[in-house]
Order: sequence, then C-alpha cells, then structure tokens
Amino acid sequence: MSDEAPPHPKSRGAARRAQRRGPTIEDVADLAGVSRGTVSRVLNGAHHVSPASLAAVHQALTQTGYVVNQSARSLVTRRSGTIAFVLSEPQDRLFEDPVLATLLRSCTQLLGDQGSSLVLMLAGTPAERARVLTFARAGHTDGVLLVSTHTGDPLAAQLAETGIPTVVCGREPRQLPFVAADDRGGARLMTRYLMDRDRHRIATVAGPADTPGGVERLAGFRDELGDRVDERLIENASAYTISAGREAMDLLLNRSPDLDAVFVASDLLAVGALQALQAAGRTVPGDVIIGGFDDSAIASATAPPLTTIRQPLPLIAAGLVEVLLDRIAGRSADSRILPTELVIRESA
Amino acid sequence: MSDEAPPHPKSRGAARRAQRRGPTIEDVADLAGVSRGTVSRVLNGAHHVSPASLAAVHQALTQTGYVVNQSARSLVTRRSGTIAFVLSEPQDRLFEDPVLATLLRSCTQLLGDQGSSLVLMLAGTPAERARVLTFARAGHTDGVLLVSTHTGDPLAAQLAETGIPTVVCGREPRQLPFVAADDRGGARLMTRYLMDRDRHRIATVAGPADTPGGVERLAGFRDELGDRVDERLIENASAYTISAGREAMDLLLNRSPDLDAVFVASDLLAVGALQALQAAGRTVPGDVIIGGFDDSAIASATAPPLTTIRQPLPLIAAGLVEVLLDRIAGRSADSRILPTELVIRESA
DNA sequence: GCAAGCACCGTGAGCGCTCACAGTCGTTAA
DNA sequence: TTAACGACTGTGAGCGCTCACGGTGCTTGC
Repeated sequence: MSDEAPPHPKSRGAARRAQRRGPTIEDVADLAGVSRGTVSRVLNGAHHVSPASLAAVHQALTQTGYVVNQSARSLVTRRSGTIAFVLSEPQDRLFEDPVLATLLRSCTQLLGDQGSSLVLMLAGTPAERARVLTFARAGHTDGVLLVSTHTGDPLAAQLAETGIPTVVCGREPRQLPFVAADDRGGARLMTRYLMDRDRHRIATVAGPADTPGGVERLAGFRDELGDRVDERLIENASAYTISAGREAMDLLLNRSPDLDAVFVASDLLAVGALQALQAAGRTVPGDVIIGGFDDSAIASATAPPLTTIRQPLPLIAAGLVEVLLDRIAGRSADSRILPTELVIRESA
Repeated sequence: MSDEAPPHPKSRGAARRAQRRGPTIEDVADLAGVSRGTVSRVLNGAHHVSPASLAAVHQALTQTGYVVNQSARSLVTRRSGTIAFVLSEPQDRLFEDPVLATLLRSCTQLLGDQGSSLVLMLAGTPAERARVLTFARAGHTDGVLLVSTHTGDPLAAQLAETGIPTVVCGREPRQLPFVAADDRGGARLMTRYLMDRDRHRIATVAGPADTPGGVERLAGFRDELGDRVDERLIENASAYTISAGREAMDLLLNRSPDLDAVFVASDLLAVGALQALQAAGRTVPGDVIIGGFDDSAIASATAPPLTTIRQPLPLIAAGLVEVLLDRIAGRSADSRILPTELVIRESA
C-alpha cells in the first residue's frame, strides 16, 4: 500500500483514501523537539510539562494541523467518546413528536459541547434491539441514553444487565436511573386550573395506558378531581398522534355530550381533540375549554392557541446528559423528576 | 489497573470499567484451534478458509460471544464505519420539521441495516461547523450526509475541499453530489391542478428566498402560470413554520382579497395559511382552495385535510445513502432528482 | 558535602486488529 | 519422478496512541 505519491496515475479504487495519513503525534513531537510522551501529556491536559515545551508543542500542534486519532486512543483507553441515543419505539410515529425532536437536538448539542458525539440508534424491532446490545457490549459507546415511551421496555432490562452506564428518559420502574418531567404534578396543575374556571364536567383524553405519560397524567387528573371523577369522562388514546386525539374526543363527545372541559395528555393529541370539538360544533373556549400537555411548538400554532403544561425540555436534556456522564465517570447520580409549569393561552 | 477480581471491594472510581475486557480474536483462535489470521479471514468474509476451520471458528465465535473491537479495526483499516448526519441550520426550528425527522429516521435505519452507524451533528454555529470539519478530517467518519436548507452553505464548500465523501440533501449548486425531490416539477403539478379547478386568482406562499425549496417551487409556479402571474399574489414566507405561513397569508389577503386559490410551499406553512384563511372568514375549499407541499403527517391532520405534493422521502433517504456509500467505495455516483406526486385530499 | 525530593522528560510495551508474506501440503502436468 | 501450482494457514509487523516506569538535572535540607 505505497500509493502515497500522486505520480501513480492508477487510483487503486477501493483502498484509495488511505493516502493522506494526517500527522501523527510523533510528527508533532519531532517538530516541537520533544517526545511522544510530552505531546501526549499536553494533549491530555496533564501537568508536569515545562512552559517552554508546552509552547513548542502548541506551536507544532497548530502548525501541523494535528488532530488525534480517536481509534488509536480508544484502543488503549477503552473509551469511545460517543454515547448512543436509543429510540426504543415500534411506531415510526414517535419521530414526529416535537418533544422528541427537541430532546434529540438538545442532547446532541450538550454532548457536542462536551466533546463527545451522539450516535443515533433505532430499537423498534428485535433485530435492531439486538444491534443496540451488541454495539453497547462491544464498547463502541461509553453510555446509552434510552428513550422509550412504553413502560417495561425489554431493552431497559437488558441494558441494565450489560452494566454499561445508561440513563432513561421518562419514568423507569427498574433499577436504571431516569430523568422525567413531573407528569403527575403537571396533570394536577392543569386539572386544578380547569376546575377553577368553574367547569364541572371535566373530561380527559389520557395517553396510551402502557406509557408512563399515560398513567401518570391520568393519575394526576384523578388526584385532583378526587371522588368527582366520572369514569365515562375518561378515554385513553391509542397513540400520541393527532388522529388518535380526534378519535378519543369523538368517543367522549358521544358518551357525554355535556362535557365542558377536557384535559388532553399531549399537545399533539390536543390538536386532534380540538378538531373533533370544532367539527362537532363546539366553540373553544366558549362551550368547552381544553388544556394540553408538553408545550410543544404546535401548541401556540393552533386556533385558539393551547393552554398547556410546559415540560422543561432543556432541563430534561441537561439532566439526562449530566446523569449519564456522572455514571460514566463512575460517580453515582440519582434519578430526577423535573417540575412543570402551566402556560395559559386561549383554549382554556 | 488490576481491579479485575470482584473481591476487591474498593471500586477505583474513574477507571473502573476497564475490567471486563471481552474476548479478543486471539481467544477465539485458540478455542477454535486456528490462528488469528484464519479468524480474521472468516470475520471479513474472505475465502480460502477450509470448511472445517470455518465451522470451528463459527462455533468458537458464538461460544465466546466475541464481538470485534472497532477501534482496533479502524486503526488499521482507516475506516470508521460511521457516517455523519450533519444538520446545517441556524434555526432550531428545522428540527420540528416532520420532513427532516422522517429523513433522519430513514437514514438511520438504512445505514444500520448496512452495518454502519449514524452520528448526528449540528452545524448551526461557526463553532459547530468547525467541529464538523475537524471531525471529518480526523477520519472519525467515512462520509458525511449534509442537510441544509440554505443555498450556498459555507460548510458544503469546506467539506468539498476536505475531499471526504459527501452527499447533500437538496439541490446544491456546487460540485457536491446531491439528492433532491423535483421541487419545480411538483410545484407545476400543483399549480396546474389549481388552475384546472377553474380558479383564476391563484396566489402562492413561497418558501424563504434563500432556500432551494423557496426558489424552485416558486419557479414551478411561474412556469405553469406563464404570463398570468400577478406579482401581488406572491409572498415569500420568512421561514418554514406555521406562524410564518399565517403571516404570509395575512399579507396576501390584505393585498388581494379576491384570491381564490393558493399554493403553499410546505405543509407546515400551509397549516398557518389555512388558519389565516379561516380566521379571515374564508371557507376552504369553498371560497379558497389551498394546496401544500411535502405530504408530511400534518397534511392529513388538518381540517380540511390538505391536498399536497408528496415528496418521496423514502426514496430520497435511500438515494442519499446509496450515493454516499458509492462515493465512499470509490465508485462515482451522480446526483438524483426524484419525482413527486400529487395527493388529493379536501382542501383543493 | 551528600542524600532526598521534585519537576520534567523519553522510552518500551502493548491495546486488538488486518494485511502481506511466507510457509505447508496435497494434487496435477510434464 | 519431479516441478509447478493451488488451496489453505500461521506469523511478523505495524496502525497511533497512552500509560507506567525509569531516567535526567536541579533544588533543598541536613
């Protein structure tokens, strides 16, 4: 493999980009007039380096345009510098959830600022889950950030077994640490607000029953209403989508035409509910007031704009990476539940 | 670093997961009774391996649970097995675009099926852009998949200079290969459809003028209308968001209250336009018919559902990874422009 | 005056793998 | 019979780095 010199006109096809091997640590060392070890020390921020050689190394570093070979480094340190963002969800739909997009963006940014990179992995099918596990076990990743809406995701247990640092987004009943919004508290906030607006037939479109959001937010609703809950005013949506919201609302409307308020467990769902309400001739917030959950971008884009519960997404993202990084560093880090906030707009 | 045995109760904190070094290729070789070389050959699908040793190796492979150390492999092959998905966009908003989410999902899946992984990188700020460049130059990635809505993204040029295989999503004026939907053709399709419905005051909410989608779709609109275009019926939105759509539509409505049809350059924009229309008391599709672009999930969730132009997202994703993979393998691969399709719903 | 301590530095070993090369051994052609 | 060839296999080298160790030479305390 000595096709180093451009003079060779016959490009060897496949193995052709082995050419321009960047400068190695040794090149830098030579240029700076020091040894490998010294360069390595400054690269790793170690002390015990004289000001003179430090300057020389820095000079050589910029002069050569050196950039470390992560593979070589990982080989010895056993740290990859990447973390896996795993999306465990059979439905493709999840990807259209603005909450998730925001989370992904924030995590990417946070991780990037901190020097590691994020690899995105899907874990919707068993084959994909197996791939995630292999990937993790192979040490390709320093830790995994698991996002899964369904309670009792098998991947969580398996990940826990491998022992690789993991944090899950959303309540997780197992031993794994998690970071989540205070769903129950948020639901109480909204329910209380609806009650305070002097409504008495308060319904709820809850999330799917097999998701933490689905059960927690419903629990909050029940907490606040106490013995005034009417089971016929409760409907679980089949998924977190607009159409599921519409369907659930239609059901509710059929069953209890006299409802005058509704707490919907997600903004996307609320968009659908709003449509169903308006299609049924109800005015919002005149006849019926409606409150959502998430405060995603869509909440301020509906007509009327949605009163909703804000999930502290930036804080959740920050918590997620902080807990994960702590775990990776061997420090212990507890699960966190972050407070939510009522955002009043016009729908309620 | 010999805290191998659990007996040691004092976990050493930081360097604690160096423990369980998985089986190496040598372990497998020993177990199979062959040499490193032979195991490596079967791992890399090479031939020149006798059926007997092939079987022995496979046996040993599963028995040990061996999984290759990618760092070690990359160190010698100079291939990382990862590709970077770079999002070059100052606005955070882009992340809420369902089109993008779908694209990201498809690419992740396609790449995963094919054995490589996707690392997500943001390139909104200069610092982030620099990081991408360094990352690419360091050989941490075999190729980059650049998604950028703005024409003339500086990153495209810089990436081209580095020589690392790159493909861009969306029309790209430079030498870089790209994959894009036929925006112009799609716009013609929709405009023609609106004309055929016997409307004569056809307006358009175009995308931002500094995006390929913004100019191409507007060009298609003009193509089809010919000398019947009225400049006062054209408005560029400031971004691809619901509120920008609403604002543009309001402007149009003020300027030309008599408009009876509107082609909106994206579904998100169309949602806003629809709201503005309805808020102004216009019925859709009675008074005004409206056509969107993208066929994102939201298009079928509005009331009425949007007639729109479908972008062949799965094909785009497939084209993107195919072109990129070809480039990485040293094969040449041309840019692709994929056909769009009219999807008729109720808004027009 | 010398031992001890300190700050700094260079070097060897080795991380786990792939690749090229140099075998070995059975088979076929001359 | 022997040379040549093919299929298969083992081995050395080396990818670029970090880490531990063992030097230097200098200061300090006695």
